[in-house]
Formats: sequence, structure tokens, C-alpha cells
Amino acid sequence: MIKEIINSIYRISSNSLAEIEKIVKYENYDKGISFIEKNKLNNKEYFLLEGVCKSYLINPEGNEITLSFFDENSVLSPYTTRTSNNRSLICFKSLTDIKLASIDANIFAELMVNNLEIRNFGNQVLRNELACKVDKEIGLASLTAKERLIKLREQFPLLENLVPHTDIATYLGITNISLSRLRKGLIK
Amino acid sequence: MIKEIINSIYRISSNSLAEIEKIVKYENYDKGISFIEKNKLNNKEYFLLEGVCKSYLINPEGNEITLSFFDENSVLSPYTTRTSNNRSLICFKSLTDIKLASIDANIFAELMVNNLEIRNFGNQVLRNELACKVDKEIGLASLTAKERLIKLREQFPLLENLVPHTDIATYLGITNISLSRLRKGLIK
DNA sequence: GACTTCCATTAACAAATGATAAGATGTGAT
DNA sequence: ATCACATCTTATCATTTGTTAATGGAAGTC
Repeated sequence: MIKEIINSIYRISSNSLAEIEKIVKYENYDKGISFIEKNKLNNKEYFLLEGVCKSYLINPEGNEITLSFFDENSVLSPYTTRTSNNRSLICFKSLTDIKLASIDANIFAELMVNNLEIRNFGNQVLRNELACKVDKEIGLASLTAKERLIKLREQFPLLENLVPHTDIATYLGITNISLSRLRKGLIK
Repeated sequence: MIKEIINSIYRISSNSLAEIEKIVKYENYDKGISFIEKNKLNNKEYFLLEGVCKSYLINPEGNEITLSFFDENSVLSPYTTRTSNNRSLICFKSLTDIKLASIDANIFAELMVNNLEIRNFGNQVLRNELACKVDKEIGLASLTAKERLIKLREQFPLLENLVPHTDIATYLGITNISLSRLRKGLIK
């Protein structure tokens, strides 16, 4: 049900909701699948119904650097912010088995132009995405790694039990060895 | 002239350009002025015509943390990405004397709805903003401070001669003492 | 000119993080 | 049950970065 996800971000009328539900499709992926790959075609907006996934990029050394985590009942980064010329700028990978709802990004863009409620919803998603990035940016620039871990735990309490610690370490901007040390230091 | 700025981002027809130019106003600020303040009303889009400015936030310790630098002939972060309920989420300060062109954000939003070219321009600005943030995010997560400084110098070669080093240090996520060390290490 | 005042640099020491390598644990396949 | 494989932890040492304090220089004020 994407209704709850949408309304938790910006409340819209059932008419507007119906317009979106008309074009929804569903996709399931096993754990460990890159369902959006860099430089490949992709023209969808996504809702994560079940499971956990991450957005990431490969750095020059060939390592995956986690950009964001996504928990169930959330919206993945909006199409316009991760796409240029229909090609994806970043990758998304399932970290558990996941269930997605997807809609065509072009049709959704039309709905945004023609429907004020949907436009407001879309813009709110956009602002949230930016706010998240600014928040992370500040954290990386002005918090210690330990403080960043504490903050991440507030956002995703179960994350360390669900996903490889390497993914968490690259998100925090440290090595997985350092993460292990921080975890130990936080036990007491 | 905002024409060159707009066309350097997304080429639009002279008709569309005229629609924007009709509503342009101009503002000048001396060095060191916070012309957008957090939690205050602001409803403008900005073009930076001359000078250098930064966006920033105050961290819990009361220090200004630089989010981005803006050089002449660039667009400042778009309204939707830095505003919620008409209140600014972040601050902007001039680091030199600056000349700005501004337009009403609500009128611009209407232009985006009604004019495909302007919509494409606006969306490109949005994508650029996100791409910048992702780029910085990756840098903070996977580069050393020295590498980040080298990258910043590629983007803004003269920055260290124009603005206080403290502003650069908080952008890089280090102290100004560390910045001084890195500068020395990069001289040879 | 003497005086602040602000900034950048440098030094010395402490703390945090990285790199490498070596165990330990758990899972799945056969 | 055993083996291989991946993952997390731990240990050791090197490097980077932070903290505090002192020094020096440039710009502005009186």
C-alpha cells in the first residue's frame, strides 16, 4: 500500500491518490540485486514497501560507497535527482529481499504539472531528499565518526543487524575496522 | 547579464529568456552580509553576477559550517531545496562584495509549470544542485582531506586567496590548523 | 607611529583513524 | 560433519587530524 507512504510525506486527496494508483506496478528483488545501475536506462519512481536497500557509487579504487539507506515504507530518491539523459547517475542495491512499487517517471512528471496536490507531494519528496543530504553533509563535516554512528542508529536502529557492516562504514566515511572499534566503545 | 548564466546551464529560446528577464531585480551586498538567514522569510531565486558567497549552517557548538561556495556567474541553490513553509532552512553570506540578480520564486514556479523550456532549465538546476551534493558526499566519505583540498582547488582555483580559510576548512570537514598543514604539504 | 584586531602559520602533544595481518564466528554446500 | 567462504573482531603500528598555545604578519583605528 503506497497510500500510507504518500500521506506520511504530504497528505493528498483520494482522487489524486487514485491517479497515482492507476499506474503503479510492483517489483520484487532478492537480496543483493542492483536494480538500478549506473549509466543504464531507468525511468521510474520507486516506493519501498518491504526490506532495506542502499544507493551507492563506485569510487576510483573500485569500492562501493554508500550514499543513503532506505527502510521499508519510504520513497527512493526521486528520478530527476538521480538521472541525466534517462541514464542513472547512481546505483541502488537491495540489502535484504525487497518489495517495490514503481511508477513511470514521465507520467508522474505530467501528473505533477497538472495536479497541484501531486506537485506539492513531489516537491516535498525533493526537499526531503535535499534535507537528508544537507544533514549528512553537516554530519560528515562537523561530527566525529562515533557521533555519526549514534545518529545513524537513531534513524535506523536495526541496521547493524540487517546489512553488512562494510556498507555502514562507507556511509559513515570510515573503514569497517574503525566501525568495529566504535561499536565496541559504545557497548557499555 | 543572466542570459549567459541560464544558457550555460540549459539553452532556452529568447522568448523564454524574455519571460524571465521581465521579472528580474538586482541586489548588491557588501562583504560579510548574511542576505539569506535561517528561519526567516525568503521567496526568491538568485543569480550571482559578481563576487563569491557561501551557504552555511550553525552547528551545535555555534560554528558556521560551510555547505557550498558560489562563484560569479552561477545560480544559487534553488528555492525549493532550501526553503520550507517560506522559511529558509540555511543561511547565505557574501564573502566578497557581491552583485545578485533575483526573481520571485513563486512567479518562477508558475513559469516552470507553463513553459517547457523554463521547466527543463529549472530541473537541470535542481539536478546540478543534487549532483554537487552527491559529489561532495563521496569526497567526504572516501577521500582524504588533502585530496578534498586538491579537488576544491580545481573547482575554485582562487578561493584560498579570496575567502577566510576557516570557511574553507569547515567545507572540507577539517580545522583551519589542519588546512594550514595541508597547504604547506602541497607547496612543493 | 603605536595600537589593537584578525588571520594564518607553527609547534608539541593527544586522540582518532587507517593499513595490514591474524584470529574468530557463522553460513551454506557437499 | 566437514569444508570453503564471507564477515566481524582484535592487535599492532603508522599516519592523519584535533587541541592548545605561541608566533608572526597584515589591515585598520586612534
